Amino acid sequence: MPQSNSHNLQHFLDRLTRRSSLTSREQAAVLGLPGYVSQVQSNRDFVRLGERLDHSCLIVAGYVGRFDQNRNGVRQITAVHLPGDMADLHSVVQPEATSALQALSTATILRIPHTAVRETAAAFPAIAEALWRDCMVDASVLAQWVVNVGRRDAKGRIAHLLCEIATRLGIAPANGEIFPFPVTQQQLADVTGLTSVHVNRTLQAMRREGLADVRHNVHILNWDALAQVGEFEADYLQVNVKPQRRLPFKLAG
Amino acid sequence: MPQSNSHNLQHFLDRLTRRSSLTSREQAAVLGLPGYVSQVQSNRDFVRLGERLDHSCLIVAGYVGRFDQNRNGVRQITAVHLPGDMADLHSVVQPEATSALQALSTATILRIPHTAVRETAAAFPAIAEALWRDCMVDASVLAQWVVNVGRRDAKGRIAHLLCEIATRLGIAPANGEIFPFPVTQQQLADVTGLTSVHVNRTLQAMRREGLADVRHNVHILNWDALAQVGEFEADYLQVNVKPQRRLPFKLAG
DNA sequence: CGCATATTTGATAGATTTCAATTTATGTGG
DNA sequence: CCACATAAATTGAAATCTATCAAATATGCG
Repeated sequence: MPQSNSHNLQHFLDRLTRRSSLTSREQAAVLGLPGYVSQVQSNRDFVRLGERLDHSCLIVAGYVGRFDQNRNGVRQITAVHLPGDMADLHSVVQPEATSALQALSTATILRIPHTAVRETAAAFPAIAEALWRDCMVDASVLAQWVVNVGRRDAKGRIAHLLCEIATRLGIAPANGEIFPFPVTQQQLADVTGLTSVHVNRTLQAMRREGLADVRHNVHILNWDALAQVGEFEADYLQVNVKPQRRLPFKLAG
Repeated sequence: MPQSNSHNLQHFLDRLTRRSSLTSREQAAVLGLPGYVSQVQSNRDFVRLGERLDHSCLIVAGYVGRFDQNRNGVRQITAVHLPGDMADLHSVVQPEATSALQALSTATILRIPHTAVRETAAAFPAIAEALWRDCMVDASVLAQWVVNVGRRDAKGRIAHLLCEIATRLGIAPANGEIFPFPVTQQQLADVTGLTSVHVNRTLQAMRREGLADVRHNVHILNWDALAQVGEFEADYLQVNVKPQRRLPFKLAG
């Protein structure tokens, strides 16, 4: 029911204002977006390949994967989305789904109609910029995944992924931190371009070596060593990017 | 000299209007963007990592690569840009360069100030959408590269890349087509996440098997077989996506 | 012609996959 | 709370693919 969504949208707004400067009127416009909440079971596609979409999905709770596959049905996950992410914001300008979205764990999503997003973006140029910017952060993550899969060995790939997820969750780069990571080793393999068998062995090695313990939770045993092995540098996530100067004029707002 | 750029911008406008519907006033606004033309030598970075940018680079001629690297300096190319591409349009909303841009061959670029792009986007919501959409096509390509590097073997990776470049160049999917591809085997390795030695051997095999002959030009010997080996399906490039219906209102224009 | 860069080749080491089987969790109904 | 069915994790051995290292041609260019 499209009413008290501002609670769910706040998380998304926080994400936007972390990197974009929005006036209170613009913030209110974001919080005023309509949407329908729904639950998705684990391993269920809630966006199918090739589907024509009329809404975007904000992740309220749970983890979501963006799935691609080659002709043999071998899967490759090209993005992992966390609460607060608009998993397919891009579908606003690209409504034919080129990938599927699947819940990695039971997830709660808020479906926001494209028309509402487009109208809001058209009315507030600063919001249009903020949404565009948000998509580009996801694209930066994607570029790093190419590096990850293309140029790191198994241990490095997994280590980098763990560092990335931790950072995006807002976990401090410290030893002993624990965060939920409800994915199977097969799914982890689909993220890293490896085999589940090899992921299994690599995780055991990482446990033995005191890097991290990955089961249903991730337990960071030694952040520095993990970041070293994964060659992780958080810059690309732009966690500390300050909002740009706003454009000088005010066509709306 | 920022004067007769409309010739250079036409190629970019064509690209935009292929997927977005723009009024003649909006088209004029795009063609009216200012910019400075410059030449870049092969192998020269014209955007350095970490640099703060105040302009985006439209590729007028030549090929350009987006370079990332891991700590050991091993490079991974995360995008190849062709004439008509705005190689770092994303820098408009993300001015800290998270990757370098390097000319793969001698290239001509048109530098377009961010302020001009932002002002135009703010004045014309449909242009803002078109630019956003253009960035998302690049992101789709990036997602496919993750699949390519993560889930295909050497021959498949190269085959897929060749099909992609050909399609983006507008080459018909037919046998006997030839197009320039002035990259070294080392650069090809940096695109595909392989070693130059292995690229060399794989190219020889592809030549022997009658798939494609790659030297300074690519000679497509058997498109169907190549697309088969590379599991290439052009959907993600959205070459045939028709522009969406415009928003009903006209806040500007 | 001669240097610098790019391509090619060979032999070997190493990482990852594949295939199959086994063990360990997890959830469900009785 | 147990028994069962199912999914997930784990293990082993062998086959492949790809990287590594080092050297020998080609090739382009001033």
